[in-house]
Amino acid sequence: MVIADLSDVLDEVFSSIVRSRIFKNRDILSPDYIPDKLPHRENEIKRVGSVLAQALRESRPNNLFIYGLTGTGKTAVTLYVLKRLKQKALELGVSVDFVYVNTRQRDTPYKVLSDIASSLNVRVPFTGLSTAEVYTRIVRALSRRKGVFIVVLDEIDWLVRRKGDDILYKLTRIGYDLPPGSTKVSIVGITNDVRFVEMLDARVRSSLGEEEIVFPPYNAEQLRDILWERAKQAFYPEVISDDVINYCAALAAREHGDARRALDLLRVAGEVAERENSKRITIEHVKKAWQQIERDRVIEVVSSLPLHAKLILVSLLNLTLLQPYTTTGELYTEYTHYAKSIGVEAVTQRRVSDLINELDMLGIITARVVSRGRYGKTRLISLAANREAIVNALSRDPRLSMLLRLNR
DNA sequence: CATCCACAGGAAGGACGGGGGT
DNA sequence: ACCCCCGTCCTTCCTGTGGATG
Repeated sequence: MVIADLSDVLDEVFSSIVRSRIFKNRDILSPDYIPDKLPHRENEIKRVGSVLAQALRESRPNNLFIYGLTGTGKTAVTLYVLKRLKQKALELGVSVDFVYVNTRQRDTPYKVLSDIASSLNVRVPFTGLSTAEVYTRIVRALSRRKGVFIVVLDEIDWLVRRKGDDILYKLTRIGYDLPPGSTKVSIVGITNDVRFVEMLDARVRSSLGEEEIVFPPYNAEQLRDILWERAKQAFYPEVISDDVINYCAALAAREHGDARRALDLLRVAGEVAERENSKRITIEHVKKAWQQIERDRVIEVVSSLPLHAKLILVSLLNLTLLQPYTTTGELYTEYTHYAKSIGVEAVTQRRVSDLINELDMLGIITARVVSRGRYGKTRLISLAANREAIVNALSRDPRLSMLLRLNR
């Protein structure tokens, strides 16, 4: 009886996916899909291409530095050019290879180096070695090769902010450690922080910035083209409309022309429509998608926070019931309270200060430094994300469920 | 106009657990 | 078996600071 019911339910789910009236090919909208066409990035493709094309003559392309806000196609253009470059090199019988490392996910020198190593088929353990050892292994592998090796470091500002520019210095000078005639190494650095260069040592700055390309953000009209381009391939013809595309484009344009966000939005809207058994995507679906994306993001981020950051959130949740924002000192007192109440030692205010900054960068809270004159300098802290989503994520932590229940 | 509050945030380093090479 | 390295989370000590107040 029960079993029969369940299989009926599943059958329904399966068949509704199989005969999806929405998606022709969902992968087209996935975040790591590299399209064949990149509308409104022709200039950038040309410029990146002309820098890297040197590789085809077996000479070292200049190091390249790419700026542009998130979702302006920096990564897509770079990977697109490199893919084509590798193909062309193959035709010409030239050895050109590249690694792509996103230093936001791989955010330590060791991880970056180990990614580079494994792309050269050098096996390294995920911990245990010194970075110097991994580096020499990379050098050894490169000196056995020929041709050009291009290292792409995406969101490089993250790495530098957290760990400094030492590895960049090493990597930009790797040529000196290689015997003449072996592989030539170029670095492509990608960042969305315009002030990033200021963080760099002068030597690194000049060597990394041999070439610089700035990617301007897309405007709503360009976003519309991009969305249409992909939507045509991803959805069945009747599913989408101008209205929906325009709405997605407008929402994303509001977020400084972030094409990735726009495409995500469209994909999730499609999923929402599918789940609702709708024949077409409506603006309502897009609105729901927008909320869902934000909600999922918050839950994911908050769930993986360390205990003390979660305690800070619990404290903030409580304090902002009565007032829109609080201050560092107030929050710290409240936090100490909660920590004690679940029997853990409170961390220092200095540490809490860092945790507040981290939460701010994650977009969960807003912390703005203000001076209140005689009453000192502090940060005004308020919630930046959806309250329920935060509570939901926090309540998954068994250590905190007590506190949350008491609160509400 | 100097003062002084309530912190911000840099620098250095340490404990600890995960994992090496030899 | 021994000593090494790394990343994470945290502490201690510190210098710096915008602007209301006296």
